Formats: sequence, structure tokens, C-alpha cells
Amino acid sequence: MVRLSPDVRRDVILDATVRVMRRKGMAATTVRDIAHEMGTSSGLIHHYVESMDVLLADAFERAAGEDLQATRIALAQVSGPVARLRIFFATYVRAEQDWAFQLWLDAWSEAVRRPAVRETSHRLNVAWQQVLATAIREGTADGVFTCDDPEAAAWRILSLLDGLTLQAVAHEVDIDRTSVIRWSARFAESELGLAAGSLSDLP
Amino acid sequence: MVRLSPDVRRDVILDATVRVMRRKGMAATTVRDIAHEMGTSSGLIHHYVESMDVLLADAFERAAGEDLQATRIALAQVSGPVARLRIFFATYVRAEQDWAFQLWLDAWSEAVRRPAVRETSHRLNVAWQQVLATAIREGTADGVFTCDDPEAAAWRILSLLDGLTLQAVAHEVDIDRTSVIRWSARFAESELGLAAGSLSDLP
DNA sequence: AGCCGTGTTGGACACTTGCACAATAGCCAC
DNA sequence: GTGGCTATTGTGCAAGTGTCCAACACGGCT
Repeated sequence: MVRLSPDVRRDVILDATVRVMRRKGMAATTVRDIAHEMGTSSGLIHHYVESMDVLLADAFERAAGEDLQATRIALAQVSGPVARLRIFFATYVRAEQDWAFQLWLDAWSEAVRRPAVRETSHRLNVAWQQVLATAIREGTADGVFTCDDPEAAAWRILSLLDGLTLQAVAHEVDIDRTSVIRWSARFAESELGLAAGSLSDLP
Repeated sequence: MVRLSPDVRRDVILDATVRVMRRKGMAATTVRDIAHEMGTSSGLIHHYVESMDVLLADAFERAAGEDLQATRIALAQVSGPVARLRIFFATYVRAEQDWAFQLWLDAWSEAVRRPAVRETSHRLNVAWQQVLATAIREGTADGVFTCDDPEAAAWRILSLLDGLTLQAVAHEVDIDRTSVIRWSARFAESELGLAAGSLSDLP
């Protein structure tokens, strides 16, 4: 029985929850699973967490938020709208490892029943869209892109990316990962008035 | 206590399951719910169905299959590639009422864990893609469309449609239904070499 | 009419779930 | 040291799950 400070314990709980979620899926994650993963009692979890609903939402936020942050950092380290967009597509594959995207599928599905999950997935989805929209706005300001509605264009590009990834992850066939990226990048080219290949051609 | 023949009873069970699924979602559907919906005992269900797993998969197949069939019929009643594609987008909205698309979200999420569900959702997704691919092939044969890979184009259009609908259904905001259709139709125009507005302008 | 096959019942079963709460045990201030 | 605060335990609970099964009752057959 190791006694930890509340902050550390909260961290340990979230980490354990993420690990269980990625192994069993969001819907199948139980309090007892998490307790067993931490090597503690299940009562301890309820001492820190008000409900299973928000725990799942918080854990999802941690898991998905890390990917988002990684992409943001990667984008910040590069300059120029075209190069930045190339990085966006490149990190999106890395970010969306199968288990990570599976969590997104779980979140979208659970959103109807779990208000906390819906709120989180909604917020994170908007955050992803904003990353893209910001990059597009910068490109139009520079005169490199031609796009009269960056917000909408960002939703469309992100949705095509998600829709294609969905098929690749859920059904494991028909569409391979490189096609997902190339097709999405080509769509972005046409959305932003770029020459064919400027985003989708391999470097 | 109405005594039905096995065939009829099986049908009644599937119908009741679909109704409960569309009300509560796939993951939250229970044997007792279905029994209550039919007005019978829960034991009766297991007299006909080997497990909950395959019952959910079969019911999903019925629910999603009906929408697919409705779209196929609607497409068959119209002639000309452009008109047919317009119908496709129009029926996709109708077909994908919130509850129906919610079932798809559930299915994609459950696919990893439930082999029966994965097999069904995969097969039906391919079927939808084939409906679109066939329409595109006919259009290219007629010289109306310009498209060198109808199969891939169908996946892209369908994926954009799914990705956008996903946001509209799961998060209930940000993207309204008319935008989903208009944006997808515009994307189809550029994929098929059509003039802007030929698919996306309201009739 | 009576009988028998079988569709149907309703509850038992063993299990799981999230959550609550008294009791316990570790750590820090004094 | 020692007391007190609180992190942690472990059990209990009520409600839920899928599955099973002996008993029942309806409809067609003789």
C-alpha cells in the first residue's frame, strides 16, 4: 500500500485508464480493470473521480490530447504554409496509430450516451480543425493558398481524413495508410488552389 | 401469448431488435429490452438466437441493409449519371437519419471486438461503395464523367460523406446536414470532372 | 375429444457493473 | 513520540447483464 500525493495519484489513475482503454476499448473499460492495472483497490478510484463517465472522458482527453499536442509542436518547428501542411498530413498518420484512432471511434459512438465524453470529443475535434484552419489562414494571408472559407475547408479536409482512416482501422482492408494520406493531400491541393503534387508528392 | 411459427417469430425478433437498437444504440441493447419491445419473455429470444453477438450483427444488417436497398431502388428509378448521383446524395441524407448513422458509429466502434459485427459492417460498407462506383463507371462509359479510378473515387466520396456526417451526428453542431450534402456533392464534381454546381446546386 | 409437439413462460443462475462507506494504515506537524 | 489528517482498503449493495431450464399452454393431428 503505497501512499501517494493526490496529484500524483490522479496522474497514475489517468495513465492506468488510458492503458486499459487502449487494450480493451472505451466501452469495455471498468473501474475494477483500472484498479487492477494500478495494483490498488477500486474504491480508491472513486475517492478521486466523481464518476466513470468523466474518468473515461478525462482519460480520452489525455490520450488524444497528446497526439494533438505532438502535431502542434511539429507544425511550429517548420515554416511556410506548404511545408506545414505536409507535416500535418505526415504526423496525422503517426498520431493516428490504430489504437489511438480506435479510441476516437469509441468516443464518437459513446458520445450519445456519455455527456462528458461527447463534450471532450467535440472539443478535441474542433481543436484539430482549428490547427488545420489556422495553417490554411496563414497560407491565404501569404498568398500561397486560395481559399475563401478556411474554417469550412478545414472541416472538409479533416473529415475526408477521418472517413478514410475509419475504413482502414475498422475494416483493416480496402484502403491502406499511404492512400489515405495521398488522397487527403490531393483533396487539400484542390481546396487550396495548389498545383497537383505540391502536397501529395513524396518528398 | 400469441404462438407464432418459427419463421415469423425470427422476423419479429429482428424487427424488435432494430427498434430497440435505433432507440438505445447497439451497445446498450439488452435481451430484456428486446423481449419487452416484443411483449414476450426474454427466454424466448434465446430459443431462437444462439447469442447476443450474432443477434446484434443480424439486426444491424437488417437496419443498414434496408437503407442500402432503398437507395438502390431510388437510383434504379432514374436515368442518366448526373441525375442518379443527385439522387444518391439526396437519399443518403434521408437514409442516414441520426439513429441510422448512430448504428454505423456503434458498428465501427464494436468492429474490433465483435467479429460478427465487423464482418457485417465491412460487407455493407463495401456495398455502399460499390453502389457509388457503379454509378461512376456508368457515367464514365457515357462520357459524362471523367474519372480514371471509379473504385478509389467512390471510396473518397463516401468517406468525405461519412466523415462529415460523423461530426454532425456525434457532436450535433458545427456542420449542418445541407452543408454535408453540398460539400460532398462539390467534391464529387471535382472528382468526376463536372462543372461546378451540376451536382451541388439545388434543383 | 383427447393428446402431444413445441412455442412460450418466468424465474433462477452466476456473473458483472458503478458506487458507498466504515475501517485501516501511512505520513507529516507538533 | 504522538496525534490527527487523509489516502487507501475491502467489503457490501442494488441494479444490471446473458444464459439456461423446468413447467406451462396453445394448435394441429389423430
